[in-house]
Amino acid sequence: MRADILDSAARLFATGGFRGTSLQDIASDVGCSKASLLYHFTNKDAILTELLSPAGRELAELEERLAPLDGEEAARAAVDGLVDLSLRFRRQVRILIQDVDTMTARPELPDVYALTDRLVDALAGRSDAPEARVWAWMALVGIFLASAGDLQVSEPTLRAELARGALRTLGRHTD
Amino acid sequence: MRADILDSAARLFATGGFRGTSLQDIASDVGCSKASLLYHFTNKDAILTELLSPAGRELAELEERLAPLDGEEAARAAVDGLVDLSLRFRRQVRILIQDVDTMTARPELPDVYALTDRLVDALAGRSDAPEARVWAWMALVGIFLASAGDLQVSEPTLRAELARGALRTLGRHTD
DNA sequence: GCGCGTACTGTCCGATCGGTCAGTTATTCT
DNA sequence: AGAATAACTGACCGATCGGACAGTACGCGC
Repeated sequence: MRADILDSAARLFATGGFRGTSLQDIASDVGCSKASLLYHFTNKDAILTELLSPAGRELAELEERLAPLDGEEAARAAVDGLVDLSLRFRRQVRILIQDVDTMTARPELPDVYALTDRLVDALAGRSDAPEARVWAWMALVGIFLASAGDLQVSEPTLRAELARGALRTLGRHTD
Repeated sequence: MRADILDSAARLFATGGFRGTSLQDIASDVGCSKASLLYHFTNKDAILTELLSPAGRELAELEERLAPLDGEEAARAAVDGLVDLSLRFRRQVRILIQDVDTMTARPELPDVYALTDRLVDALAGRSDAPEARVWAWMALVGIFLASAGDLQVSEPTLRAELARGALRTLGRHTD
């Protein structure tokens, strides 16, 4: 049942946004009562948190793997790892992108939306250039868009595009 | 008074999103009652519509100017014109980007959010490649990010970046 | 049969939302 | 001065939200 709830919630959050999806919407999709959701999860935020935790764990692992690296090696590994991670968690990225204002202003859900910040920070690398942050956001949005059903961007194309943008923006390589 | 309302609303919508900003928020910022807002505007949507209408008019003018052009000339003119327009209406772009789910699912506000579609379409040009649409969205997001106070991306840098991305993605020119 | 924990639900709650409306204040015209 | 009009507001409304809670159905060990 928990799995059913998470599945429905993931699909609805990805298409309608977190704030745009009510508990009643999820309950109707699952086919149970709203109260049943709150029996399995302490509140609405907990559903989102659990939905994003696998991506968070993998990101933490990647951060550990990148820690000892430095220079261009670190930049390339970061880009490869994060683009790969983002592509494997397209739906989660899509959810994070949905409520941009919630992410940036973050009056709530600090734990959850810190994930977005960490993604952006990791993508931007250790670069001080604000362009790197801009690129990182744009990369996430690219993935978000590629996960939309009506935009059939091939994964190799998107991956190459993102990697090129990252390396150019980070100033470590140009082609 | 109408001008005060529009000014406050623009600032709040840009930072907190349209759905994330209540009429009470605007009224408090202006220093009047919520009912006073609805005396000057028929409803909340009308405030947003009026806020975005100048950008909509300019976009329509640009579309007319581009209509007779063709080929690479048209692509270059479109990119120049739209990047320029988007940079001059940073706050409006930021408002449009805020509620991504509202824009894409658009269960409401069809007139307003059609503006985003037109921006994207115009930026993507006549290209059939889905990559063009992805780039167009990313360009808008780049502008959105550059309008954030904490990201001081210089306008020439951003403009060059956007133009380069556009021409490359549209497949009409590479550097 | 009985006790008991798990799964689940109908119902209610306070808060907040966009919006309405009767009524008040201020200003302008005659 | 007084009527008319514009500007504005407090109080209220229905809808919807996330969430609380008492109660119910059910299966399993004893």
